[in-house]
Amino acid sequence: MNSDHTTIYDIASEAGVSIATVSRVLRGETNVSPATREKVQQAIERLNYRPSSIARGLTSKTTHSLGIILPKLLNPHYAMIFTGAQEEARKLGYTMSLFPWASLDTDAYNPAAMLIERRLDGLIVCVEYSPKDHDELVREALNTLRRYMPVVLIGCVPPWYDFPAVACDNAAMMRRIVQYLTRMGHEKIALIGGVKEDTDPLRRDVGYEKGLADAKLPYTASYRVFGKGTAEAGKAALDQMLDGLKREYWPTAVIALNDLVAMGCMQSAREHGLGIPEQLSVIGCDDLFCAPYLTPPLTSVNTRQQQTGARAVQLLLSGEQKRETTDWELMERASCAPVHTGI
Amino acid sequence: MNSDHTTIYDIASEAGVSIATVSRVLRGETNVSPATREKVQQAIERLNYRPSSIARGLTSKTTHSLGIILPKLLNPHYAMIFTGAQEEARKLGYTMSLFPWASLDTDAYNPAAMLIERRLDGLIVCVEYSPKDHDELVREALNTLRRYMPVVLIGCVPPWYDFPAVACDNAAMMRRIVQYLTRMGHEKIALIGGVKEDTDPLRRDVGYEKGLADAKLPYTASYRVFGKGTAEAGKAALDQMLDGLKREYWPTAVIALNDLVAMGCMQSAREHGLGIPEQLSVIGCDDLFCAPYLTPPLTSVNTRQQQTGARAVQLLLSGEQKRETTDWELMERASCAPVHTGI
DNA sequence: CTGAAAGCGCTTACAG
DNA sequence: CTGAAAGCGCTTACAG
Repeated sequence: MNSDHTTIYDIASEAGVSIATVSRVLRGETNVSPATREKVQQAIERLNYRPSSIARGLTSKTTHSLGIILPKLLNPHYAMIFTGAQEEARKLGYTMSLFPWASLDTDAYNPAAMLIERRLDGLIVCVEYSPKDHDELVREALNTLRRYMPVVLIGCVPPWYDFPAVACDNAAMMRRIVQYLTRMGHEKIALIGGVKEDTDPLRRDVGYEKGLADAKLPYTASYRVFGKGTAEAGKAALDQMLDGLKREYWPTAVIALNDLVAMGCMQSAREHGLGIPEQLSVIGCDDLFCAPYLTPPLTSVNTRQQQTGARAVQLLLSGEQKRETTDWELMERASCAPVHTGI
Repeated sequence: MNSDHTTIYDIASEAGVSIATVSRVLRGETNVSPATREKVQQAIERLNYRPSSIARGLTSKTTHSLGIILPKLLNPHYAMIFTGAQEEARKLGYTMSLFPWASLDTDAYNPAAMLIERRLDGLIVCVEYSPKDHDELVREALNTLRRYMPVVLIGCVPPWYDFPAVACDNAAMMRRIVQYLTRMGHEKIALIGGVKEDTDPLRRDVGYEKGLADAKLPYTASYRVFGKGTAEAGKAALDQMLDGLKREYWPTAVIALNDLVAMGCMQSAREHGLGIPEQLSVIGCDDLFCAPYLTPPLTSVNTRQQQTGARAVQLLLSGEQKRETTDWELMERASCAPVHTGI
C-alpha cells in the first residue's frame, strides 16, 4: 500500500517552486505565469500527485462531503432518492455517505456525533413518519445537527420544521387519487398504511378526506387502517379489514401508502378470492420498478424520487432557504377499473 | 451555522491542562489520572466538544471512511450489498460512501482521482460483467486504486485478479439449479442473461454446462441467450428465443440471470400464452423482495447479499488476503414445476 | 502522569 | 507573478 503519498512539497521541489505556487496551480488560480504553471503540471504528472482532500479540508474548512439519512435502502423508493442525490453530489464534486436511521437509533452514544465529527458540508434528512419514539428522535437529532451543518429535508415535513425542504404534496396527490377512483364509480374506498399521529400538513389523510368530500362520500373509519409501509403490514391490514366487515361492506377500491403495501394488499385480495381489478381496484405509490410486472400491473404514482434527491442536493449547496414541492404523475395500469355494478 | 467549532485548545484551557492530555482522554488512553480525566470530560461535556475527524485524519493517516463501487443501486440486489456493507462499517466506526460505476465511466478525468484524493481507508468493488468497454475500465481502475488503498472484490472475480474477494460460487449454484430442474423432468432448459465473454472461473455458464452434462443432456446453443440484467432485456431475450423456435422446441424451463430478467421472462411467457409453471418453469436469482409477490411467486436463489457486504468490510479492515465464497439458498416457490408431459 | 514541541499536507494572507 | 510564514486541529514521540 502506498501510504506515503506524494505531497505538495514533493511537487514543489520537483518543479523548483514554492508550495504556495503549487497550491495556486492546483486550485486553478490565474495569477501564475504560463511557464511556471507548465513546470508544476509536469511535476504533478510525473509524480502522479493527488492532493489530499483531508489536508485541504483542514484549512479550507470544507470537506466536500455530504451525508444523507434515510429510513432504509432496501425499499427501492429510498434507493431512488439516494441515487438521485448521490449523482447530483458527484457532479458537483461532492461525496455522499449514507446514515440509516436504524443505525442511529440503536446507537448508544449521541447519534449525531458521528455526523458532526465528520464535519460534513451538508446533510439531507429523509423522514418517514412513525409515532412517538421516532418522532422524538428525529426532532432532537435535527435540532442538534442543524447547528453544525446545513440540513435539507425530504419526504414528510413536520410542522415544527422551518427549514429548506423538498417534499411531495401528498395531500394533493391523494385527493387526485380519490378523484380518479370516484370517477370510476367507486364509493367504498379504503386507505391503508401510515401513521395516525402524522401531523404533516401535506399528509395523505388530508387529501383522502378532501377527495371523499369532493364526491360527497362519507369518511368511514373502518376503511382507514394505519400501519407500516411494508408488504406484510399491507397484507395484514387488508386481511383484518375484510375479515372484520360483512361482504357487502367490503371496499371496492384500496389505496395503499406505497407499492409494498399495495403488493401485500393484492396478496390479501387474492386469498380472499377477490379479482383485481374486477372486484377490487388497487392503487399504490412510488412506482417501484416491479409495479409493471405484478399481476395485474399495478397502478401507482411516480413521485420523481431521483429528481427529488438531486434537488435536495442543489438546495443544500446553494443555501437557498426555499421549500419546494415535487412533481408527481399517476401511472395508470391495469389494477384499477370502474366499479363492478350488478352481480 | 456553527462553523467555528470548539477545538481541543478550548477544552485544554477550559480544563486547565495541555492539549496532549485532552487528546489522551479523547482516545481513551489509560495513563491519565482519574482526576484529570474527570476535569477534561467535564469540559468536553460543558463545551459540547466533538473532535474533528479531519484534523485527526491528517495526523493519524487514517480517515475511517470507506468507499464502495457498485454498478447501480436501483437493482435491490446491490442495495442489499450496500446495506450490509454500510451497517458493518458503521459498527466498526467507519463511514461508507457510494461511487457508482456509471459516474466513474462518464467522468472525463481520471475516474479514480476522486477516490484517491479522499484518502479512503479501503474500497469495496462490486464488479458486474459486461464486455470490453467495462472490463477494460475495471481492470485499469482496480490496478490504480489498489496502489493507494486496500481493495476487496465482490461479485465476479476476474481471473487476473489476485486479491481478497468474497464471491458467490455461481458455477456450483447454477449446476444445482439445473439439477433441480432436470430432476423435475426438464430437458429443454434455457439460460438467459449474462455476457458471453465472461471469464470468471465461477461463472454461471460453467455450472450450466456441468448441470446439463450431469443429466446427459446436450448443450443447445439456441437455449443460451446473453444479455443485460434487466427486465426489458429478459423479456426481449425470451421473446426472441420463442419467436425463433418451432413450438415443439420451446424450452420447458428457463433460468434467468437474476430476478429482473426472470420478471421479463415471465412477461414474455405470458404474452406467448405460456402458463407458468404449467408450460414453462421460471427460476431467478437474487431473491428480491418482490419475488414472493409475483404471479406465480418466483423461485429464486438467495445469495445472502447483506452478509456478503458485511463480510467484505471485515476482510477489508482485517487485511486478510483471503478469498471467500458465500452461502446461497434455493428458495422454492411456485414458478417451477415438474415438466408437463403428454397433452 | 503531564506538557512543550514538532509535524501531518494543505491554504491563505502578507510581502515583495 | 512568487515565496516565506503562519495556521487549520489534531497526534505523537520526547522529556520530565
